[in-house]
Formats: sequence, C-alpha cells, structure tokens
Amino acid sequence: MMPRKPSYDRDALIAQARDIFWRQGWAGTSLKDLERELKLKPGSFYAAFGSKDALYALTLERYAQDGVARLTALAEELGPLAALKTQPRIVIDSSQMPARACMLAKTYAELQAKDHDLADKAGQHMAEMKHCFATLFRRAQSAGEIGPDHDPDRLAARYQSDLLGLRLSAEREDVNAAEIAADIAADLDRL
Amino acid sequence: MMPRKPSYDRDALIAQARDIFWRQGWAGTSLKDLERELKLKPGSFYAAFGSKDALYALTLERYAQDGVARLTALAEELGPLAALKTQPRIVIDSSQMPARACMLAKTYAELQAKDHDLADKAGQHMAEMKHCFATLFRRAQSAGEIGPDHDPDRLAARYQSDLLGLRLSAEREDVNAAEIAADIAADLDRL
DNA sequence: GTCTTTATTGAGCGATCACTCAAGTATATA
DNA sequence: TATATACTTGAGTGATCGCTCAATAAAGAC
Repeated sequence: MMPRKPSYDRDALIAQARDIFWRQGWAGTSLKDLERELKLKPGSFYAAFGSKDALYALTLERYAQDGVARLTALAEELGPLAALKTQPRIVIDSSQMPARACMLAKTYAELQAKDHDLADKAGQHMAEMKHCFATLFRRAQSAGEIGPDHDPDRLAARYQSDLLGLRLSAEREDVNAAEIAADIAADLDRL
Repeated sequence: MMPRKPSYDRDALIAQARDIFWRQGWAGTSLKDLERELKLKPGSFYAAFGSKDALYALTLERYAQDGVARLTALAEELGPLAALKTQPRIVIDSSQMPARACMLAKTYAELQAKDHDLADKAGQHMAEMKHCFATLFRRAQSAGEIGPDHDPDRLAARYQSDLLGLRLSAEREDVNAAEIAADIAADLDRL
C-alpha cells in the first residue's frame, strides 16, 4: 500500500539550494537559511537530503552537469573555436545567475585547506570542465581553426584559468569585465 | 608610573594570523584556532585586537602592503615590464607561502554576498593592486617596452584577472601552473 | 619594599550551529 | 471507511560560535 508523496519538487529544491550555496558559500549558508528559502522544516530537510553536505554535493553535480551541457550545446551550434570565444561573454553576461564567480572555484577555495570532501568533489568537476575545454581545442585544431603547434591540454588549462580570473573579476564593481572577456576571446584568434 | 608591557610581539601575531586566515578563510577560522596558534587566551586576544573582524582587517592590510612592497621592489630591480613578467612565476613558486591563491580574492569571494565590511576592504586593496599594475604598464609604455596603442588600465585589469586565475589554478593538483605562468609572461612580450 | 597599573587567565555568557525525533497529519490501498 | 505508510512539524539536542569579565599575576614608579 502506497502512502502519500512528498509535496515538494526535489529537483527544483536542488536547483534553488545550488543558487544559495553558489552565492553564499558553504559556511556562509546555514540550515536556517536553507529551511527558510526551500520552505522545509528540519525533519523534511533531513528526510529529503540527509545532511547539508549531501545536499551541497548534489548542487555541485547539478552545477557541473549544466555547465558541460551548456558548453556542449554551444559547440554544437557554433563549432568548437567559436564556442570557446563566446563562453567568456556568456559567463559574465547572464544576469539571471546568482553569482558571476564559478561555484566550483569558490567551493574549492573555501574548503580545500580543511581537506573537506566537497573540495575534492569540486576539484574533480573542475577537471571535467578542463577536459571539455581540451576536447574543444583539439577539435578546433583538427578543423584547422587554430595552428597545429599548440598543446590542447595546455591551452585548456590556460583558458580555464583565464575564465576563473574573469569570473572572479566580474564580481567587482571597479573592473570592466566585458573588456577582459573580449581580450580573452581575442587571444584565441592569435593561435 | 608605567606598568608591565605585553609579552607578545603584536606585529608577529598579525603576520601569523594573516597566514591562518589566508589558508582557512574567515568562517573557516575560529577563535579557538587563533587562540591555540597565537597562544593567546580570549582575554588577551580581545585586549590586543578587539575582535576577530578587527584582526582580520589588520591582516588584510598587512597582506596588501607586503604585496605592493614586493612588486615595487621587483620593478626597482628589473624595470616595469620585467617585473610584470616575473610576478606570475613568483606568486606560484614561493613554497613558504601559506596558500597559492590571493587572500584578497578569497576574502572577497567568501564575504561579498553578505555585504561584509571585510569584503569591501579586500576589494579596495585589490583596486590598489590593480592601480600598481597600471602604473607599471604605463611606465613600460613610456620606456617603449610595449606598444603605444595599449590602454594601461585595461592591460592592468586583464593582467590582474590572469593572476587571480593563475593563483587559484595553482592550488589544484591537476594543473601545471608553471606552464600557465609562462604563457601569461609570454603574452606580455607580444604587446 | 609598597603601590599603581596593566597583562594574563579561564570559566562561562547568550546565540547559533547542524541535526534528531516523537507526535501529528495526509494519502493511497484495501 | 478503515488501515497502513510515509510525510510534516517544531521543540529540543549537545556542540561550538564569538566574546566578556572578575580574579590573579607581574612589572615599572616611588
């Protein structure tokens, strides 16, 4: 005999929690915050997600999946090099995002010193993203869009590093992030 | 009539606290941590620094002052462009530093969402550093080391963004930060 | 030495942390 | 409708948070 079902949409709650964690970080988000925003009492929260860390891990996965999906779709539409050139503008433009800075980078920076599991997970997701970038550079090279004398993995590491810096800079008021994004894209034309 | 003096070296304690905050962040460092590492009981701690936030602000200032001083000395020795080209290698090399990532950036990323005073302070110090970079680019341009068609402020913003990304990347195990640093330096030769 | 002034100490404050659980409520099956 | 099952609720857990303060120890001025 089947009992009642939860009254909430678990996927929507994970997305909402992701946005809160993304903005406020791990230590900066209390259970009170989550309970208030997700409209869940403690009991329901723990029945649904087990712990704060478990939910955070779910939001990291969701964040990484969406990132890969967005980049893949972009490459499908524009081709590898154009996708890489467009990405910098996109990640700082979208005003519906809860923060400009990368959630994976923020998580890694906050928790790495304490050897927290979530820092490892964030680092792994960043490695996945780097691999994505490398694949696009490799495809661009095969297509002759960039010169043959470049190491795609090295280009990917530099590109990801530039994006991390850009997205952190984009949180500041005294920095013209659009100019930096344009310059990063322009660099790709010189390869 | 003069009473006894403190038994501790205040400047040394600030430097020690800076290293702890730098590694572990604001929320990641408890008063217990500080009391244990600085060997101060709560009473002495509050007599010396007033509050956790007040000490953190002192460490931010110390961090920023040292950064400016180091860069200025480097430019004095090598000239503006060479200093800018050397800086990336230096900030990821020095194995005596408590962390690779920039303390100002970590502070800003952690606390900006909550409009914390310390985030403002960190942002101001980052603006000072950016101004330092711009001055060096301007001097390099005057000296003919880089082309006349570049905006020093724009170059400075991009350069700082690249450094932030580099220093965050340098915390990761799966990234060859030395290659990224070399590539950043190489970009400066193409100006 | 005595006195005055400040440093040092550590127990403990109220608030908040992540989290638990027993009691109450709603729903699908029978 | 009756029952079994799971969801919902919120008071409350011990631990830790940043911080206070009265008591004690120490050092210069006389």
